[in-house]
Amino acid sequence: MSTSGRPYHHGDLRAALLDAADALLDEGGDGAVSLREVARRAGVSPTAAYRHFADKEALLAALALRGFEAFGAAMGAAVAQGAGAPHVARGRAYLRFALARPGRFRLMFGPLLARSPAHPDLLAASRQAFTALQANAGGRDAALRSWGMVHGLAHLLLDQAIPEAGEAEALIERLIC
Amino acid sequence: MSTSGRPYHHGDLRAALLDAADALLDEGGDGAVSLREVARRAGVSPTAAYRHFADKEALLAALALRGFEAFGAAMGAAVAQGAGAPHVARGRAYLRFALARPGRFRLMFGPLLARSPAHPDLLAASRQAFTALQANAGGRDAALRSWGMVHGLAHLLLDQAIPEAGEAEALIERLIC
DNA sequence: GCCGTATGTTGACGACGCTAACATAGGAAG
DNA sequence: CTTCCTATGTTAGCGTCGTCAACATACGGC
Repeated sequence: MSTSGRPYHHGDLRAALLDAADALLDEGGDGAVSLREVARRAGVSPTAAYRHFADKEALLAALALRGFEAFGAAMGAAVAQGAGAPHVARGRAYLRFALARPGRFRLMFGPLLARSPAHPDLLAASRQAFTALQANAGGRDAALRSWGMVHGLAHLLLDQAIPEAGEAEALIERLIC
Repeated sequence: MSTSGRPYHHGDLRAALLDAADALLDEGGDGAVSLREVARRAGVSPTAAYRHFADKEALLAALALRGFEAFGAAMGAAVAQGAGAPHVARGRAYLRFALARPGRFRLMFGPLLARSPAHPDLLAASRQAFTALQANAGGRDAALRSWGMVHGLAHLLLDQAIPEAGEAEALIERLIC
């Protein structure tokens, strides 16, 4: 670990690239993430990312994977805290997660997922997320219905599609019960 | 209307551009729509579209507007046909619309909508769509809940996020009731 | 029949994703 | 310690994209 100036080798460029991409995702959404800007922020040449990711989609998939980890943790924490019935707590946490990090949410549950044969680990993470969602929900169909509602409300809120939605937090409390 | 070769003036280039963009949307989704390819398909120079749309986003907004018109028609037809309760018929039609034209659906209810201050007509169309959805739904909160569910299921199905979803049509019949 | 203006074209710029060829460094083998 | 293999990073360049400015053409009102 040399300390003189910038070493030729970064040390953990992969993580640094993901951090930079994550920040861009927060700032300007999916479209704001460019490999060149990510590299710029990591202080590295425009094509350095190709030593760690096959292509841009692979970087985004890794980003989504990170998202699913955070998502799982948030869900776990919500039920552990034990405010109300588990599936209600999960619904609230789901919506809060989406509203807090829209870019990350859209990336995780977005067209990338449909292309997940190319990213098996991403597929596995999404499957695991659904399995967790299903617990204590009263059967698969009921679970799908609540998941659908919460997921749909998340998208509609993010896209500001709901007229006179007012404060999102209040709307959530009113609708989730 | 000169008949010798391609006339310098197209006649209705705006509509032709929208048609081409619509086709691209179906073929490869949002990301497949480029102004240059749209122009290519309309048989016109790469920048001709700028005589009809301020920028790419304006073209996409016009495309989404077209989508909302088709959407309104589909909803109207669904309740007019009168199979079951109106809001059930609408839910089915909503999901069928999304599954039939994923690109169009994602464009209509997507990040573009959140930027709709720049596209007032698009905003108006989306508001009107929600108003129609709200009819006979038993209050605004109930309407939001069903809209949320149907919208969420649409996205989850499009993104293939539901494990072992099998035939989408069957799933719809099972969940919507 | 003339001319203003709407419509379409050409050429160019910077940013992007990606590839190939090259440079450097860090660790394993001797 | 030296040598060399390989992982990691850089440079140069290709084709595509969105967009703008300057120019060309033709439609329609006077």
